[in-house]
Amino acid sequence: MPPDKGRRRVQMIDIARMAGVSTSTVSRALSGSSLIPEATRNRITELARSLHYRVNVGAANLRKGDQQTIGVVLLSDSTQMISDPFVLGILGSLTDTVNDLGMNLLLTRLQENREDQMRSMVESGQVNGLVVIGQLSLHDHLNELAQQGIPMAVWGANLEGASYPVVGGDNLRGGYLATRHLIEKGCRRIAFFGDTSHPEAGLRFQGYTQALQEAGIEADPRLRQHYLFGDARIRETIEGWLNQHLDFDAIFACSDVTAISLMGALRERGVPIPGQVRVVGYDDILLSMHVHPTLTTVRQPIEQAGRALVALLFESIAGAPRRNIVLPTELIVRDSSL
Amino acid sequence: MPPDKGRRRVQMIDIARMAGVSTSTVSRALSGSSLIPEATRNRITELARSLHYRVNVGAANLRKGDQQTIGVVLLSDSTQMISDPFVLGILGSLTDTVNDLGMNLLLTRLQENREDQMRSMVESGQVNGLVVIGQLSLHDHLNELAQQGIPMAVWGANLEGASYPVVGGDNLRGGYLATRHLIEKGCRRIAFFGDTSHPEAGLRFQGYTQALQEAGIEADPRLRQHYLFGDARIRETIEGWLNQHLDFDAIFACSDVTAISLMGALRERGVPIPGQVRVVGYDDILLSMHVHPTLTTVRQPIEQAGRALVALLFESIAGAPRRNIVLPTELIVRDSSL
DNA sequence: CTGAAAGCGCTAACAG
DNA sequence: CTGTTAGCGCTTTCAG
Repeated sequence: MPPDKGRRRVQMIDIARMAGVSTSTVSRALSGSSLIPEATRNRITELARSLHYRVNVGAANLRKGDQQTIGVVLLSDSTQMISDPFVLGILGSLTDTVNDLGMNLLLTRLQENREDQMRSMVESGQVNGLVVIGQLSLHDHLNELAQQGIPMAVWGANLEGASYPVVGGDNLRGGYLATRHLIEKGCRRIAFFGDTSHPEAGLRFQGYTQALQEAGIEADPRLRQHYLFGDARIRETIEGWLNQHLDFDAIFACSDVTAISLMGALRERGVPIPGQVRVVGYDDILLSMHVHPTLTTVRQPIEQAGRALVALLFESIAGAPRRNIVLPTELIVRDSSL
Repeated sequence: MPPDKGRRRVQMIDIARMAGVSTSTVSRALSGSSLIPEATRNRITELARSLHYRVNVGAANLRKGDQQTIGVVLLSDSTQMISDPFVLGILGSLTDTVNDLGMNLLLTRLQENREDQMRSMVESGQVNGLVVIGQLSLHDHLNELAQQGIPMAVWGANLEGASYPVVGGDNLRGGYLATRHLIEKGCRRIAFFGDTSHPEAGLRFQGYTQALQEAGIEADPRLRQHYLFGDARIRETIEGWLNQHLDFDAIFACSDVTAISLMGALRERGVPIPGQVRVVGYDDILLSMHVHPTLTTVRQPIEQAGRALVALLFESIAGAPRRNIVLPTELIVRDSSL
């Protein structure tokens, strides 16, 4: 497709000619160089504005040898839509951070079997570095990239032996706080719901285990549901547990969505919450404070995620030693665990 | 910051020298030109791969006079985080579409009072055109941009007199379907909850009104809540209505989040759903099928949004006459309106 | 089939 | 303070 219907876009040389100066002067004037006297500078700026002229960033960047762009890679689960309510929050916070720095943000979703596209974005000079959201099963690949000097920062769990910088919530502590809270409320048989194949949920499970141990409570492996599931599966599980008289007095779920579904299933069975079963979720999605009963949950400060990721990415670009940032985690107590 | 620690990045000339050919040949080989015999082509491709060489896209694009990039502008509500569960879905679908076309996606969030940044992205040659998500109060500004030939496509409501191409769900029909469904269930006093200052919600309200009229039901203006609000406000409103004996037998809410909050408030007051009050939401968020009772709602096919937006943007770039795309809307009947 | 040469639009020494 | 000059890394005529 032809870029335009014939009419050439106005460029620096045009401004230069109209102003009766060289392009160097225009370039300097438009970038606010103090070499150019203010009068000339204003005249040129005004002229450019009146013609809707903007410096061609592509050309400028090529000349400057830096695209001033960071790449954001979304690692969504298979062909599924991204369900994590955080992703959008992080993306927003990233966008703002990057824009505030006067840089650009190139968004990509990692395609199946196209892992080389991450490296490619950097090696083709398209971006200065990568922010990767989610780790999924790519831990090893990310490690490899980092070791080869691809600048990056990853949102996810602090896995042992990672050689890439990670920003994430304190999942271990989150799981611990939630569970300890339930214990303090007198619960002894606390169920766990979460997909522990997901690194972040794995850490939350560790926190759960730790809190139980600390309280001298023996964990009942039958009260664990480690895999992802739909609504039907949740009901089955709950009914199964109730029918087996595997009585439980609390549930810690790794996401608010799961927790809310569970509350629905329990209510359907006539189980009072928090009367008979207390529930704690994770994420603090908007709805948590709106459902009935309002949901106790663990909250992570995503507003800080963008800044933290960009900070680590810059350190990575600068070749500074790798480090992680753990964002503090907070227990929000509401009615479901009163 | 220095781009790299001294070591120059491998570039085309290096490959050329090592292969004993000119850069022209390398360029042609790497782009798969049939001018180069397959043997040479493979040799060069292999060499490039072994050195992790990638064509510098910035340079290539400058030469080709086209950045092959589309800009996506998020119009979030004030400083608030984007709450619309759709935004992420649309973004995902856009990313995939754009990537499939071998193009790039530059993400921006519109900053307050920086409306010129949209025009800027195009005039600076950074992007071929814009996809704008949300209209908010920028209808007039968008009109102006479109009239000045800035190529774009907008996700939002089909407003009268728009001179920019729009993709959106059929909000009028959505509101109509939801309301008619409630009427068919025997409801006569149907309340409406939604922020009608938002163009899309405005159309849903029109659909609501239309369905009522068609059924010969007189709308009670007291059963309308036109503005955004938090949880507290929802309870107050509901309690106010109940206390005033403004009895109502159904609620149509412009979002599932609102609908679910409402169900919580009603349950707290001991109002059985759908026994005494039927509820219909909008959006079909993941949780809708998981809450209790499961929520009847209106669904829009966001998976198609990306393709549609990109299609219209390309037409806009090509200078084709403006047109809109209305994505079909579907009523998902669940327990809350049985 | 291949290379030399000319630039894409801009910036930054360098020399006035 | 300002212009001249030389590229940034690539693609593509054009002439072999």
